[in-house]
Amino acid sequence: MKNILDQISFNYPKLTPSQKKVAYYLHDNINEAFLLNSFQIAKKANVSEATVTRFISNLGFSGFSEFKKEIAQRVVKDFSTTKRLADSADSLEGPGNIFAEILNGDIENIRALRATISDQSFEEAVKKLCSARSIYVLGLRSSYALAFYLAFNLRFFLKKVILLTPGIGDIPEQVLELRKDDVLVVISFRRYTRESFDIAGKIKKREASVIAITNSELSPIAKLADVPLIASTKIPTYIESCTAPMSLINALITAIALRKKDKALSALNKLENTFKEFQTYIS
Amino acid sequence: MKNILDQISFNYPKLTPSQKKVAYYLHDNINEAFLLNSFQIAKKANVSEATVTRFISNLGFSGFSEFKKEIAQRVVKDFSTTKRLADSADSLEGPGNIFAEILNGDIENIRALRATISDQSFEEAVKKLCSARSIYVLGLRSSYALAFYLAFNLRFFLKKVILLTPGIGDIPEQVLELRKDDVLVVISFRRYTRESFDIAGKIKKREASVIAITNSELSPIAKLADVPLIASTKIPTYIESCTAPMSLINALITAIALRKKDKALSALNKLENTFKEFQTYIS
DNA sequence: TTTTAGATGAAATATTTTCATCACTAATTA
DNA sequence: TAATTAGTGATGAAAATATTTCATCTAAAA
Repeated sequence: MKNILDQISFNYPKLTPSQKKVAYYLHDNINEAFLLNSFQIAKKANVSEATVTRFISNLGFSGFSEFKKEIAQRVVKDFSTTKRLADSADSLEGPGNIFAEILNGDIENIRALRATISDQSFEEAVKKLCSARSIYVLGLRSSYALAFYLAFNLRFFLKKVILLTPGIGDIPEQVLELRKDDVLVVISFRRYTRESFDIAGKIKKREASVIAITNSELSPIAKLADVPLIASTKIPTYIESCTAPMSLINALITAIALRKKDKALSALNKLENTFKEFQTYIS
Repeated sequence: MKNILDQISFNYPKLTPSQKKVAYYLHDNINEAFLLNSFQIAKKANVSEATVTRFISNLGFSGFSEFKKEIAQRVVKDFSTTKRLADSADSLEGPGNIFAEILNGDIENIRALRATISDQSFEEAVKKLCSARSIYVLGLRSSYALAFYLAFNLRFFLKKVILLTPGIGDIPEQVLELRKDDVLVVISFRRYTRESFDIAGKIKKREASVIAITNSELSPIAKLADVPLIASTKIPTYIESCTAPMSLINALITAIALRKKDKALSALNKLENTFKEFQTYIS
């Protein structure tokens, strides 16, 4: 029996009168009850504490704590998964299906972006990037993938985009010419790499703007940035996922592309010819 | 100060190192934490119980119970509003808000993965990767970001993962040793690069398996692959987005990580020590 | 009417959780 | 280098909470 409410309904006939009161209260008020202790539930149901405990063991739980954990889980799950997901997916995609779980986690994280990033800070980041003299993009280890993606795509629309590449000369060497008017985009997630932080700190001193894409307001990088953009990378019980930051980066690229449409178009045409010449793509 | 998260952020600089750990954990995991007691939170944040309670009184609460009541309230309130919003959100955020539109587009694309990729083919891809002698990962241009991400993360769990890198010697040179028992993961999206296709084709002839991550069953790469994994990159009216493939790749990595848990763990521990030695991360 | 089985709540007991204290360690200052 | 201070975890007392016991009550059966 996976659903507590069903479990309560199912056992209802077998219960004693007082326990029925408890069942009744819990069934109708589970969203309130999951925060209460046995005494408080007893009061609400107008019975003694003992009755509540007995009711719970009658239901087959080992104790109140186990029961509480169960209903808390249920309530939280019900709250946090949106109706649509719950209705369509829940029954089909039970836990254990990693594929589905990761996808759902990623979706939740992307959805959460709307809450953690205000339209203002998004707009500010776009503005800063569009008006920068040069743009430096920094991401190390796992984040290098995102940094590459951002730099690669921005290059079509903005003049000077420099991807800082670990291993190809010292990074300090690569930022030699960076100064005011320039923007550094630094991408760094939990287990913040020291190097990213150090570099960003040094660049900050040159009065360049720093846009940080990171996973928490509390991350050292966020504190240091002019425009911190927070994107969660957490998927319950599993490893971290860069999907939400990827979505954010896509939004940035798109916004910039639209703003620079005219300039971009001619550049793209030129590019297109080059592609043809070199047969880069399959027609 | 009415919002607990703000309250935590606000006090953050004044906190001691261990208390920062607690602040950090709570800030990012508040809707997991509101069900835990001080001991459990301590464990999650890797500090002692005492530190947790001290943190809470530093925040101005009279005690843990008061704090817990407060966050429970906050979380419940938050949950019930997001639940309500979630149902209407999609329609509310009309056109014109690029940020919202891209996010919604990405969400739709991820959701669509469930339809375009069957559990069977996902499973097959995981199996092939787990049992491969060596794994070669190929992605050019924009897709290089995804290829890098996949290779970087797989390296923790699988023996021989080789990221084919354009520019560092000819790619044909890099695949010199590739033969049967090996797997090539090729990532390529619309405007399929000729080079990816050519390389995949040649490798196919050596009887190695080819797993393709691409955006259409009709793409030349998909036709050629043993296991085609289709992830849409299309967002209406805008440019392409690699978010859905990213989510797919995450799911692959997670599934493999879980399967290789034991082997991975010892490798990760070794890695951890190296990180400490080189102070790769900020503690 | 008496007997008896089962249900109940008050109180006793057991368990869990919080919180204050102490002793140790690391950092800071003299 | 020694002395002082701040931060930390371990410990156990205190408080909160859950569970059991037991005397009482109720209602159905003898």
